[in-house]
Amino acid sequence: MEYNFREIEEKWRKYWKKNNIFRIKENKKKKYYILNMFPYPSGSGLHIGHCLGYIASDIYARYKRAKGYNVLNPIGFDSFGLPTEQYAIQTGKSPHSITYENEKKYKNQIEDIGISFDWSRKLSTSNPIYYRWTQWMFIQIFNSWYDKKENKAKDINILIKEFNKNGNYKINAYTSYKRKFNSKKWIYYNFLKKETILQHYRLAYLKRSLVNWCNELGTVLANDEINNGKSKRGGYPINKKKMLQWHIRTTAYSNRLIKGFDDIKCSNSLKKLQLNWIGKSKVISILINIINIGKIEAIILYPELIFGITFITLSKNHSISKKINNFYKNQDNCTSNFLTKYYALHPITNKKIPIFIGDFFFIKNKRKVYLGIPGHDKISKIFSYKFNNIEIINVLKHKNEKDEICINSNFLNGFNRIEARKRIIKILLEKKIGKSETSYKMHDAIFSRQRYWGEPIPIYFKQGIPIPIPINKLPIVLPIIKNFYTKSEKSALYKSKKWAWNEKKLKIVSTNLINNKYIFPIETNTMPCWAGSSWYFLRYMDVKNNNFFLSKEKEDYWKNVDLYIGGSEHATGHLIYARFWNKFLKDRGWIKSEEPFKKIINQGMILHHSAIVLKVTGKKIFVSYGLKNYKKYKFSFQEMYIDISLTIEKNKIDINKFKEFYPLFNDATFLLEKGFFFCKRKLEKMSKSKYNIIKPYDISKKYGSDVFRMYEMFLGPITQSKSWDGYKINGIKIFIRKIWSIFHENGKFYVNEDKPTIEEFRLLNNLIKKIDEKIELYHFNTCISDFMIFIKKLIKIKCNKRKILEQFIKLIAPFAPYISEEIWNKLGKKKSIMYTFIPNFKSKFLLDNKIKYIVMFNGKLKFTENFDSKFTIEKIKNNILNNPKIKNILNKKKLKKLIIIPKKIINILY
RNA sequence: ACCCAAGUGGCGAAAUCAUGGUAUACGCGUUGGACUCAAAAUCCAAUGACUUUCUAUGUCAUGCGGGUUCGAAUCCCGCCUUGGGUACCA
Repeated sequence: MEYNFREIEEKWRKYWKKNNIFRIKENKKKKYYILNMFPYPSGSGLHIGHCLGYIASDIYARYKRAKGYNVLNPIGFDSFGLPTEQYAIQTGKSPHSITYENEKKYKNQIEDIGISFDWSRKLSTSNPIYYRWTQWMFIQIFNSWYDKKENKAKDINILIKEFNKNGNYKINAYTSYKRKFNSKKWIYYNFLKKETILQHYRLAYLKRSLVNWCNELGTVLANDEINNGKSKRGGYPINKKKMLQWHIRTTAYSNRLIKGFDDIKCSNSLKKLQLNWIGKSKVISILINIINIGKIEAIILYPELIFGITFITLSKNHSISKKINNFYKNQDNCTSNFLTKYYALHPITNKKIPIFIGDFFFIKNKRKVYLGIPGHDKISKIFSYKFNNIEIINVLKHKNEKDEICINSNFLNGFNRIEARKRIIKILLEKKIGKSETSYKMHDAIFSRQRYWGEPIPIYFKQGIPIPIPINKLPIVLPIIKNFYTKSEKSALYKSKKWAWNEKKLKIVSTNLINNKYIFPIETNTMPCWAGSSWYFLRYMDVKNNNFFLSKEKEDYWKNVDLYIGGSEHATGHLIYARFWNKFLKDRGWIKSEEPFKKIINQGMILHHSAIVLKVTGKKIFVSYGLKNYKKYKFSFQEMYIDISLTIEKNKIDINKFKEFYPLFNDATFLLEKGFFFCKRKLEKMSKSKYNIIKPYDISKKYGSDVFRMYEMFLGPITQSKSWDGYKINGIKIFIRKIWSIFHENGKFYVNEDKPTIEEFRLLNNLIKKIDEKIELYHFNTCISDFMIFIKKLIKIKCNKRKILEQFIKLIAPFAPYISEEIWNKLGKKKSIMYTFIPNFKSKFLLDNKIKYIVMFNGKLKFTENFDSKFTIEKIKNNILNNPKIKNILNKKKLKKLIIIPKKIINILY
C-alpha cells in the first residue's frame, strides 16, 4: 500500500488545528520554554533557510513534551523595520497592510510544515497592544539612573531626593556628569538646569551624535545601505552629520553583561564574540608632549614596547590636527597622510618623534592617536615603508620558542614581556606619565531613528526639555501618514499634522495648535528595531494581559527562556540589547531573572546556487558566460542574477523558459556557445536578491512535510552552514516509505503481537539511548542515521512486533509528526501521539559481556580482539603476549612496551 | 583592518567539546545483478586513492607547514581559503 502523504498530512494538519493540540496553558507540570529568534516578516515569505531553526526547535519541543514537560514554543513577528518601509515607498502601499499580508503568508507556510507553535500567543511589534509596553518601558528607562553602589538601576525620584538632600556629593551613580554640586545649589537651579543635569544620569538621554546623511536621497542611511562611502541606491555621496539623538546608557551594564555569562550555556565562540563586542580591557594612557603645541593623551596597548615608538599619527579629527592643519592650509597634501614639521617628545627618552596626520590607520579609539611601533606592529611597519625615513627599533628578541625578552629598551632590557610590562606600568604611574583606565569598546546605544515604520517615542518637548507622555495615556499610536518619505533631515513623523501634546486635555492634537504653553511638539524620531525585539520573550508568557506587560503569576511559572535558537548573525547586537533590557526590568522589580536566556544555540545558514548571466550593457543581448573573454566581442558586459529555476543541468539555461519568465526580454538576442546558453553558478546565502530561494512549500508539495523536515535535519549539523541539494532528498523519501511498509503486510496494516526477543529489546533500547543523548546535544542529523540503521536491522531480522514498533514510532514522532500520527492512530490509539511519553532506556538490555579491543603495532591498527568484560588488565596482558597472531607479527623483533587502555586499545611498541 | 567560525571520498556528511584511541557511519550518486517484454519503482551487492598477475597484517590520504604524543581529523603554533559580525538590514 502506497503512502499517500498528501491526504494523510492534510488530515492531521486539520486535526491539530481543530483540537488546538499546540495550545499551551500553565499547569502543574515542569515547564520548558523554547524560543526561536524573532522572524522579520519579509515580502518574499519563508525560505528553507528560515525553516532550519523552526524544525530543529520543533523536534526539541515535541521531544521535551513527550518527556513530560509543559513546553512553551511561541512565535511572533518583529514587524517594524526598514524593508517594509522601503517597499511601501516603492509601491505606495501602506506598511500596515504589507505587514498584515506578510504575517499571514508566514503563518500559512509555517503551519504547512507542522511546526507546533502555539499561535494563540502570537505577537507583533508593530501592534499598538504590544508597543504600548515598549513605550512604557522606554519611559521607565528614561526615569531611571544607575546606582553603582548597589549595582542596579533605580527610580530617578530617589536620585532627585538625594540631590535635594546632599547634592551629588554622596551618591555613586553611573554618570557622564563631572562637576559637583551641593543641595543648596541644586535647589537653586531652575527647571532647565536641573533637567540638563539629570540628562547625565538618566538611562535614556539626549546627545548629539553622528549619522550617515545622504543629501541627494534626503535621508539618513544605515551602514548596510552604504558601499565605499556612497549610497548603494544611486551611488550618492554620504556625509557624517551630528544630530540630537536618544541614547540608552547600556554601558552602565557592561560588567553585568560580562558576568552574566556564568549563567548562560552557549558555545565559547558566542561568548567570545559578545565579550569582544563589550571589549573590556585595562589600558594605560600616557601623556605626550608635542613641542610648541601642547600635550596629547594616547592609549598604549603594550607598554613594554614603549621604547619602540618612533612615530605618531593623529586622526584628522584630533583637536591638535586642526591646530596643525592651519599651518598647512595652502598645501594640497593635507587630505591624506602626511608628515608634519612637528615633533613629540618620547615620554621616557625625550627623543624627538615625528608626527603625521592622516587616516592610514583605523583610528577608532576616543583619543584619535596612533602610536607607531614599526618594529613589532604590522600596520606600523607597512606605514614606515611608505615614509622611508621612519626609524624602526626592534625592542623584542626571542629567547627561546615561547619567551620574548626586551632589547634596546633601557632599563627593561633582559626582562620577558610580562615582567617588563609590570615594571614599565609601575614607572609610568609613579612618574605620572601614565594613567591606568578601564576601557570598553561598547558605547551607549543610539535609540533614535529618522524613519516612519517604528514605535513612536512617547516624549514631548517643553522648551526643549523632554517630558514623558503620562503612562496611562499610552500607547501613542503611530499616525497614519500617506506619504512619509521626507526628503529632508526631519524625521518622518514631522509630516504628521496631528503630532502635538495637549497637557491640559491629555491628548494628541494638531501641530497647528502648538503654543509652547500647554501644547507642545511630540518627538518625531521613532524607536530602533532593537527596542521591540529586546523584550518579546517576556510577553509570550502572558501575551493577552491588558493590565501589565507580564503578570507575577505567569512569570513565576515560565521564568525565562530555557533554549534560544537563532542565527549567529544576531550574536552581538540583539543578544546584548535583550540581555541589557532584561536586567533593567529586573532591577526595577518587574521581573526576577537576571538573564533572559539559559541556553543559546546558533543555527547555520543554508546556501544555494545562484545563476548569473552576462548581459550587454544597455542592450537586450545576452551572451553565454563562456564567451566572456572572447575577443571577437567588444561589448561591455553587466552581470545579472536570474532565477535559479531557469537552469537545466547545472549551468545550462532554458532560453524559452527565460523569455517566459522575463517578458521584458522576449525579443532579446542570445549568443550561444556550442548551441547552448550558459550562466555562471555561485554557491551563496539564500536570499531574495540573488533569486536562489527555495520555498518550503515547493518541497512539501512534492515530497510531503515529513520528508522535508527530516531532509533539512539530515543535511548536516544544525550549527553549521550547508548547501541545499534537491536531489538527495530521495533518500529520505525512500526511508519514510520503508517505515510505512514495515507496518504493512500484503497491503494491509499489520503488526505482530508476539513478545520480542532479547536481541530485539537490545536493539530498541540502544536506539532509545542514542536518540536521548543526541537530541540533548542537538545532533538531529545523526539521529536520523540511527533511525535508518535501526529500520534496516528490523527488516533484516524480519521484526514487525508491536512492542518494538510502538516505541519506535514514539521516538520518531518529533521528526516526522504526520506519518507518526497516522500510524499511531492505526495502532488503535485514540489520543494524539503528542500526548504520549517516550520511555527511558533500560540498561539491563544494553549489557554486553564482550569488549572489543583494537590491537595496534607502533600506533597502527592490525586487528581487533574481543575480551570478556570482567578480565583484569593483567589477564588481558597475559592473553595478548601469548597470542599467536602477535608473535607472528613481532617475529624476531623485540617487544619494547605494551600499552593497554582499558576498554579501548592495546598498543604494542617494538 | 579587527573579532568569531568552517575546511574530511564524486557529493551532503560521521568520528571533532566534556573524553586524543578502528578515519569515511548514514545517505546521495555511480557501477553490477535480481524482478520485468521493456521502463519506472523496489530489492541485493560493490564503491577513498594507489600498487602488484594474484594475495595483503601493503602504501598514501582529514586545506597547507610545523610541534606535542605510544597514538592527532581531534590538542598547540604559524599560514591559506570560504562564510558570519563590526553598532540604522533583520
